[in-house]
Amino acid sequence: MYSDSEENYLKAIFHLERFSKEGVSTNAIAEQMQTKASSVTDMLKKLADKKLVNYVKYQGVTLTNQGKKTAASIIRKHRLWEVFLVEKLDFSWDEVHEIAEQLEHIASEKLVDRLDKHLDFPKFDPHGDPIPSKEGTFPERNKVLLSTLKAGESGICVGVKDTSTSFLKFLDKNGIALGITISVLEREEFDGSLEIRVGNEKMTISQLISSNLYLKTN
Amino acid sequence: MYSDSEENYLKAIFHLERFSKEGVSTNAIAEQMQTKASSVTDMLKKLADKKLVNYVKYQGVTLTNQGKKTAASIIRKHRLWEVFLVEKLDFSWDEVHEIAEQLEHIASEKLVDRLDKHLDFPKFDPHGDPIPSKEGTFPERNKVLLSTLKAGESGICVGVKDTSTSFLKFLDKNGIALGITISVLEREEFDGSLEIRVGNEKMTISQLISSNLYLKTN
DNA sequence: AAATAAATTTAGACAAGACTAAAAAAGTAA
DNA sequence: TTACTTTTTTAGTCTTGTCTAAATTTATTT
Repeated sequence: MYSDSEENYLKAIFHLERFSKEGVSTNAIAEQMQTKASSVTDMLKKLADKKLVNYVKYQGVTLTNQGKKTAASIIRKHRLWEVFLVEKLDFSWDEVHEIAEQLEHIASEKLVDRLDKHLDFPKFDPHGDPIPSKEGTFPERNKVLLSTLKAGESGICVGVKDTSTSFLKFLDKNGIALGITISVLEREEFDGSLEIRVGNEKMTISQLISSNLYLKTN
Repeated sequence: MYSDSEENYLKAIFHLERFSKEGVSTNAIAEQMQTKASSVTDMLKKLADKKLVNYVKYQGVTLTNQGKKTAASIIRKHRLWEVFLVEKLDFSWDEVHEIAEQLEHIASEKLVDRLDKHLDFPKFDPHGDPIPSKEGTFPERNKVLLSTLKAGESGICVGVKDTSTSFLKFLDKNGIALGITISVLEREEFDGSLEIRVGNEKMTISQLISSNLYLKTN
């Protein structure tokens, strides 16, 4: 249907749209895709011809409904494959992204449906990110950043905001994973650092860490 | 490492090599790949530059050791994914080829290893074809002499016991080659001769013939 | 508002992989 | 051996997606 490259652009634009109220800029896409602005311009024209984006020269782009639907289906595939890799093949959550980047482009609706069923229709991926439905709607979850908790409160880790390898490796090294309970023991107001308990271990983390970890508080 | 297209050519050459004693012809590859001979020539030059094939103008090609190894690894991936699709996702054996054609190009050694383990190290794919090991060796097929088949049974020709020129010439003259399906229609117990069907042709062969032809049954 | 800076687009080039049409080599027949 | 046919290769073109360098538009300063 669409080329891998086109799909990657749609995905990038989809993610960037959530953080900018107006159209997504050429440079922002170029940075996200690790490519040059001129390449982005070329592709935007092609995507516009295919009615996947609304593109006005020098004004940035937005996805059309068709573009949104297509992007959601790619994200759906990506996240379902991530669940598969972690749940069935015992990968750790920091290893799966690169492989899922490839698997997300496999074209077969039936395959995705069967995979979904095989995984028992998961609603969230191993990073806690929502898996869109076939129709493109994203499930909601009341999650909260660890940095917003007060001393004495606790919650269960359900996701990360920063998905960089270095951050995920840090979490791994410190025993923080999906489903782990984290309690805030003390809060240092000066720099926003927190003393927390993860399982039986106590540790101190910076605000940068705590503001990138999502918890479900209940 | 190698492009999807390069991998597909290697795979095609690998399969064709098993049916032709000498180098594989440009036209044969073109037909197998559903492309034009001129495109094949272009690619053969590239593969030769990369030391994946031995290519001499107008003489056809053979795979180098590196080429064979690479082809085997692609076939390994293809067949492991076919097992996965049938065993885990409940696809039927005739639906899996097209999807496996895509999945075979996913690049991650770790993924293949984990998949292999997840499937409990299968040795044959859903079509009965052998799955090469990581090192590129193919498991032995349970082949059987044509002379041992009963009336009504059939199989695919996979080899010969007698390799004399006169025998091979006889087979050639009668349309019997590797990959050809042979069905036993009737068996004459008196002298062990068989009435068989080869393609659309019926013929009768002596026991000397049938006891020198290997078939893959299942 | 003019000048400068930043963002974006255009123009032209390149690599991969495919194609058509024409030339060259190999194979076959007379 | 010569003529004819088939196979293979070459030459030149096309598409997709990328790039650099230059031009243009928008944004920011003074």
